[in-house]
Amino acid sequence: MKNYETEDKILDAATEIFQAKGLDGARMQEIAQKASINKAMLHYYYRGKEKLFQAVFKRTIQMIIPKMVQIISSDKPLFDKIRQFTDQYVSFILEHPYIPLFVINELEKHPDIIHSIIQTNINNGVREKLNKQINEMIQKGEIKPINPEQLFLNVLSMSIFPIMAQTSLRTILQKDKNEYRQLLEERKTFIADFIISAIKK
Amino acid sequence: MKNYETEDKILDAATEIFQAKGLDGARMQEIAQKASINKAMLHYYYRGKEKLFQAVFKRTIQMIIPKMVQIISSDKPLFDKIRQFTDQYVSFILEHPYIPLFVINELEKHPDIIHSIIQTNINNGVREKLNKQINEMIQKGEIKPINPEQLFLNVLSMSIFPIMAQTSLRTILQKDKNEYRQLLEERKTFIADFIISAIKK
DNA sequence: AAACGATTTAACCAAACGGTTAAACTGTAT
DNA sequence: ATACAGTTTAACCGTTTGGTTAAATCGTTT
Repeated sequence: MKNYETEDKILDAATEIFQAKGLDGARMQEIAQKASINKAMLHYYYRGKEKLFQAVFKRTIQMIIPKMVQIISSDKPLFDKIRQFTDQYVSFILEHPYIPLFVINELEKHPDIIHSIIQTNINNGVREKLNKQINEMIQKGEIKPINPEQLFLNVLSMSIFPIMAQTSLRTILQKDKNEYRQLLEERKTFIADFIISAIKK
Repeated sequence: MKNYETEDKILDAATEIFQAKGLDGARMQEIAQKASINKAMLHYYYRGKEKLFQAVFKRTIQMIIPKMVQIISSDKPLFDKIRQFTDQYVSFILEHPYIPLFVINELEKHPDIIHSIIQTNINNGVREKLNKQINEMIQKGEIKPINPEQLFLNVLSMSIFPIMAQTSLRTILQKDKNEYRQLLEERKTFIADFIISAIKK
């Protein structure tokens, strides 16, 4: 019988190490230690570093993408969606602050290793539905004309960047952890107000 | 006499490799090959991988921070500054798209190695001057009340994130390189319009 | 309790890594 | 021409790395 406890312990430990140090910086020995098992077990269950990394990356993507899709594809009015996204998504990422930098960086540095995973998790319909909703509001004259994709990039940028670039931005703004955390908490509502103020007629 | 040609060739090659692969992913042998020199020369001129990396990081920071400070600390009106920043800075980063992810990621993963460099390049007066300018406009009633730091985070986020997360965002938006590049070009003016529209009374 | 497959361990391995060394080479001053 | 410091090279070194192996242990079935 497969020992799922061990398999999960490994995946949890690998997730921690890979997200903190990246594929190149992570050491199999360190993952084994964190999981309190012998190094050979990593290969027994996951057949090597690359495969283990793929398992971690896949699981990480499945944490972060469905959450995004779920909010975007609800039937709420646009302004509600924006408020919900910038509140819920910022909250979610604040609980997993390593994830965005991990995903973006590894995707940039090892597209070959990751590419098989990524295509599975992209949903076409969601984007089109959102675009339609935005374009209808423009036609009704409820918001200013705007490229829906640019709006999407803005929402995502303002939600994610200040969290993933935390260390750099804290240095630039010369804030300690608590002060900066306070700024980020404020953003949960601030971003939505800012965006709505920008597009409302 | 020191051979500055060799020293520069090494630094250029190291910059390319480190920015593309990070400290952990970079190999001394590969840097030597790219510089067309013997591996021992890297140690002769830069006394090891860590020191070479520090030289690269320092030079990179000095490319990207003064550019930012220069725009922010000019005597132009706020709206001009915003337009200038989102135009010039996005243009600049589009020419060096590796830099933001490199800086943010290495700062996150190796703060110890970098910390000696970073503090030298931070300027206090600039931020205070910008805050003052924004607060004065609020008091005159020319823009809506806003936390200057949040505004700064928004400008930075919208300018940098879509470029540094290019690979991820292209996957989500399902755009090829040219289509996405077009989106980014549009942003040079779009971001400023968006921000000004958000804060103007 | 014997037998069997699944799980776990300790010891080991070859390759890759950052780094070192000693000798060779280069240009310049005397 | 010689001496000399600065530069460059090829060969080498010890360690760390991801990965393997064979034997030991565990748990279940009979």
